[in-house]
Amino acid sequence: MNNNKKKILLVEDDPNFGSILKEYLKINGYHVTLAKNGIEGFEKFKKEKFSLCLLDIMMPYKDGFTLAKEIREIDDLVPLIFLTAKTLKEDVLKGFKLGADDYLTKPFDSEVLLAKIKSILGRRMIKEVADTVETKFKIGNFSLDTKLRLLIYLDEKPIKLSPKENQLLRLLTIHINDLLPRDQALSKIWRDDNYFTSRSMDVYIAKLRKYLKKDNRVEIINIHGKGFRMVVNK
Amino acid sequence: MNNNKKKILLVEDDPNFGSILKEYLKINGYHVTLAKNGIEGFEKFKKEKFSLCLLDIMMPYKDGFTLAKEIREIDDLVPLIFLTAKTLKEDVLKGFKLGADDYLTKPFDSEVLLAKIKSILGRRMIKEVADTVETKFKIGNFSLDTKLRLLIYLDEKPIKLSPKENQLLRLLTIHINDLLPRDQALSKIWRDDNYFTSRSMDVYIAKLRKYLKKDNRVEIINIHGKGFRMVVNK
DNA sequence: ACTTATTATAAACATTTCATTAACATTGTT
DNA sequence: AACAATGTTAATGAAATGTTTATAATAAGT
Repeated sequence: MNNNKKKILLVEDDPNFGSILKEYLKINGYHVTLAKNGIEGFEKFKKEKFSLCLLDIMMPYKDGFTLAKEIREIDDLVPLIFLTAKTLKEDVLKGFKLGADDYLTKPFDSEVLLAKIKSILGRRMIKEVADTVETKFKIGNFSLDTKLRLLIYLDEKPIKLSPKENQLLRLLTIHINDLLPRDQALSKIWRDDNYFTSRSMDVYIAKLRKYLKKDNRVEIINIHGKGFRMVVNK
Repeated sequence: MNNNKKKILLVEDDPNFGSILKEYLKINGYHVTLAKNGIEGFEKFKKEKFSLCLLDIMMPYKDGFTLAKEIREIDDLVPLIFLTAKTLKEDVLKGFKLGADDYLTKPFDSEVLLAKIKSILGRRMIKEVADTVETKFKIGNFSLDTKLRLLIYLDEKPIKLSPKENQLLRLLTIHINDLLPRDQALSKIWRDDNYFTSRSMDVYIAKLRKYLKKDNRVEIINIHGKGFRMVVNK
């Protein structure tokens, strides 16, 4: 319980604006880590667990969108807020597709930002506690490490999972023996829900089934029209 | 728990506005189906159960009012919110007459819309929860899991039920030892009531009887001209 | 910046599931 | 008996899913 304080990752390339925003958030009770570009931001994200990320979009080396995508590959829940000078509609939509929780155009009212942060963190609280801490799972004789994206059968050579394989298997695992609704997986992993993404998901189910064949107690069962269910038989 | 994500039907002919609103609602935790006119909207409404409908008023082929009237003919409870550029008092009144829960003029603040949706759905929540929460039933030596669509006899291999089998068996179970009127089942499951759907229901009764043979205490009895009654003897 | 490796999507075709309809048999009602 | 309602099985077509392969997009290495 040492870290009751919410940790925020702030990625902002303008040092003046960055440090002033950091101070402001600190005064308001948050612990803030400041990164000055996308690369540094991603390094820090991998090392530490954050409750929320504030991402500037236009940055050198790695922009906010790219960073957001990388973050989403290993964490599909952490709230993201984009900070930007642009207000182009396509950018807003792009942000939403990457799972943005909000979108603020600079200059913005600091109190508005604070209110949004509060509401987002409040909303996510319960889920977060139950959902995110774990990165290692058991599935029959397999063990899954979602942080390293490795699926290991007993002491064999680990199977490297692609980001999407990793996320889908993680969701199936969280819902073990229970239904994982198709639309829920699509909106969490693909952030979209159409014919093609749906077929894409089927392709990934096929891939996972191939990996999981090694333990014949483990199967992924389809519930026609609803979704999938991973079971571990006795 | 995971399947009670609220489903919203959004009927809006402007593709730009439609998709941006859809994305916005999606990131706020709703499942959104977008229809681009009244005709398509009604088709989708008939196929799926929605928690709320957002209807644009001015649309080609079939306007929002007409659509609302058709929706009200088959569902007099689902909340309706009209979206419109017009602010004519007579239109507002017309909307309320059709059972609108709210009325928003474009351009509107998306957060306002969200707040309204939340409050409306919150109001109706109790009913919905009562409707969706129970997924497990006992029928003699069978257990029925309506969420996974499984019918299990003792510890035998579960029988997979089709959606219609599942719904019909669920209704019979709710009315256990009591009459399930034919027309009630037809309107709830088939949303229609003609010669063919009625015969279709008979086909499903036959299928269920075959499954239920395993426990000879359980039978589905026809009450000529009225409906069916599932009984569990002694 | 260029090339290579990895990953995601799309296309294609096979298979399964499902609801409906048809067909014919049986039962109930009058 | 005559008719309507129900019982049952099978055939059909449409939709969803399973699976493999090809292509496009992206990341990683140099």
